[in-house]
Amino acid sequence: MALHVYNYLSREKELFKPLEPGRVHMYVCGPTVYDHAHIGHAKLYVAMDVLVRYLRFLGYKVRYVQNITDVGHLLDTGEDRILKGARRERVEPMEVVETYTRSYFEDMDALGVVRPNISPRASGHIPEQIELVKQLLEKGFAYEVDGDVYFSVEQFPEYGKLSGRKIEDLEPGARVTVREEKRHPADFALWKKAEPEHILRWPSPWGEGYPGWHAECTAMATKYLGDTVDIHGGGLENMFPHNECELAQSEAATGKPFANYWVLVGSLTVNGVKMSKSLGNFLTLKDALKLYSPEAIRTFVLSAHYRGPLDYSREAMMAAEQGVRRLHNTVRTVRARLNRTMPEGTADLSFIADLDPFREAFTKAMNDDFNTPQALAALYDLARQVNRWMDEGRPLSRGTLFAIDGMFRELGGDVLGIIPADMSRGIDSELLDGLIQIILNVREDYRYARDWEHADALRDRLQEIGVIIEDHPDGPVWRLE
RNA sequence: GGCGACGUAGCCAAGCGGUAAGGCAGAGGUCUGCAAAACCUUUAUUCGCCGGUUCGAGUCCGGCCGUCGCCUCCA
Repeated sequence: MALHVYNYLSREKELFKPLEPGRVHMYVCGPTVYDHAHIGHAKLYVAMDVLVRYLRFLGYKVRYVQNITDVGHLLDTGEDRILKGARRERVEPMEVVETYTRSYFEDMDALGVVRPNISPRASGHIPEQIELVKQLLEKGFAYEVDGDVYFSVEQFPEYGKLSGRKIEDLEPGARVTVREEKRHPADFALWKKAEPEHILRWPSPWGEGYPGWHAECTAMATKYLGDTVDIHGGGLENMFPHNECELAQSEAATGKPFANYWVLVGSLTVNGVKMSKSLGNFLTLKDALKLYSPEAIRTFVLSAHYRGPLDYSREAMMAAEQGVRRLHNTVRTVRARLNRTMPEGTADLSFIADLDPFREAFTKAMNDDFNTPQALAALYDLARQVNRWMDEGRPLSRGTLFAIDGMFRELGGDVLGIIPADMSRGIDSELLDGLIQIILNVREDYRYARDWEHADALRDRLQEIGVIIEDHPDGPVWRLE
């Protein structure tokens, strides 16, 4: 089965077909950089990361654009998030932005999230946003009122097609403070006039102001990816109003579909409630990374389907931690055997044939709308099979071990990002391995002489400094705690 | 009030018409000088509740209950 993707626009799984064969243009709504990222962000960006990785695994050339929102959005108090952050920390607004942009990339790097090809900043694309507003005014989709420019939802009959809302429904129940100057309560701002105290401001044909909440995504997506992007990703909770408005203003401006596939990710919850900055129930990624390994956080995120919700708990995280550890142990043992197996022997065809079903199960799961929980299950099944082979003492040729390691590297490493290419955690692995091998050789001599006292003393002392020794039938394997 | 999502073992979570994946935790066992790791066995007659369709339903339809999200900045 070829890749199928659930498209929120049609509410169906559709066969994935990019506009241009072999190439995928993808846009994902990025973070507003006014505070540190938390593990809720990890769910979205790890999910998107795996999506991109898998598309590349399939051979697509992907251009992945993810914006950095550094033009403040208004809080319900009328305050600008970034300005508020600046006041709180007594620094320049752009200093706030710079600090948290760096923090964001630092966290994503730590999580093994592959960086987008382009990370455009909203503040660096003001002319493009002004151009968008001008176009919408010219085409009659927008109107200006005293320095503010609004998008007129009534001029765009398809407004609501993504979120399933109807303009009529928005009227009566709307608790939005109805601004007098709006022609329709659901009209949204494309450009806002800057009040005197507003620091972030730019000149425009409508006076000094700043862009509306959704303009940046349209401006930057179309600039770098064209009028129609293949995949537009983001958080499910932003479907309305953000994605809906983005879609409306984009299609009104270009007259073309804005995105062919809308891929939206479910929220991370804590005790069933969404993790968010405004609720204060969040765990920053920096703190999370002190508690859990990056691979465990990724495994935790990937253990649930990306569209559904996922509930965070210490217990669930530990389950993920223990789970990947098992995977790592298997891979580590395979690699250790590979290192001491003589460079002879091609892959045993019977083993290779036994390997195929796992690869098929994995790709089948991923092709079905990126079903990572099932893909993960295929990896666990593979690990069990490999462990069984090693336990049975069947002679595994170098070629076979190489094929097994290769499959883990490709599926678990390249695609899911939960199996490091190098398990030594950045320590000079050659030197460390050499040193430990010397100690292990000494210990093996003691063991051969049945001098358990000395052999165990070496093992205990290594364990004290965090080096765990496992004795396997064909030799010892070491790992860092 | 409107729109939407979800409710599967102690916990996390797949499955969406054919007789309950996977991970963690628990229990028993095997291997081992011991340990670690691993492996084997075991843990839901049942998928929020009540009806209906069907030879057959977590899986489709209707109703009810519960939890959550969005409708205002949030990924």
